[in-house]
Amino acid sequence: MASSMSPTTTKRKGPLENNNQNKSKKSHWSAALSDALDDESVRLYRDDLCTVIRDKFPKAKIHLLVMPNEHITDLKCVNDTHVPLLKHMLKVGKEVAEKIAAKENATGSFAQFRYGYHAIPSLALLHMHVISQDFISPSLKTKKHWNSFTTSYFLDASDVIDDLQANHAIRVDVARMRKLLDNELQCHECPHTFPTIPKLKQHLMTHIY
DNA sequence: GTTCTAGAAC
DNA sequence: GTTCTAGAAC
Repeated sequence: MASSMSPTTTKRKGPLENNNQNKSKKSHWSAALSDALDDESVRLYRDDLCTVIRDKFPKAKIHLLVMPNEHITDLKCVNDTHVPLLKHMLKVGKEVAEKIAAKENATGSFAQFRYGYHAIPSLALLHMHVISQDFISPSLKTKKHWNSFTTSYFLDASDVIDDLQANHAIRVDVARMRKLLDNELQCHECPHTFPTIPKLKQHLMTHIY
C-alpha cells in the first residue's frame, strides 16, 4: 500500500539521544560488587547474612569474595555490632574455600588460603578476600596487586575481628598503607626479591610442588 | 577495580 | 630494539 510508506519514526542521531535517559544505565565501576550481590548467576553461596562469589579478576587459582547482604560500604562503617557478621563471613569463607579446593583436588599452596580485607579497598561494598596462596593467575599484573595481598596492606580477617572487639572500630593508617603498595617485590614464601612482575611470576612457579 | 599506552628502563 | 611500568580515564 502506498499509504503505508515513509514512516515518521526514522531515527536521527543527535545530541539529545546521547543523554542517558534509558533505565539500563551502567553503574560506575566502583559499584560492581553491589551489582554482583543481586546477580544470582554468579553466586557460589548465599545465606541470610552473606553472599560468596568468585573474584572477577582472580589473583590466584582460587580467589573468592565474601560480602554482607546488608550494604556496608567498607571497614570504616564497621563497629562492634558487626562482630557476629564478620565472624560468620570468615566461617563461611573457610567452608566454601575448602569445599572448592577439595572439588578441584587442590594441593600445596593451591589449597592454603588467607582470609582478609584490603586496607584501602576500591570497590564500594565491604568484601572479605579468600585467596589461595599460589598467586598464579594471568590477572595478577601489577606491583599493587602483589603488595595488596602479601604485605600488611592485607588485613587478616581474624585480626580485624580482634581489633573490632578491642577498640570498637577499625583504624587504618592510610599514608602508611599507600606506601606498602610501593614495596619491592618480595616472594611471600622465601626472602627472594625481584625487579619486575614477570620475574616474580616466574619464581612463583618454583614454589609449586 | 581495569584498560590503555607513553615513555622509562633495560 | 623490546620489555615493563605507571598514570589518565571528561
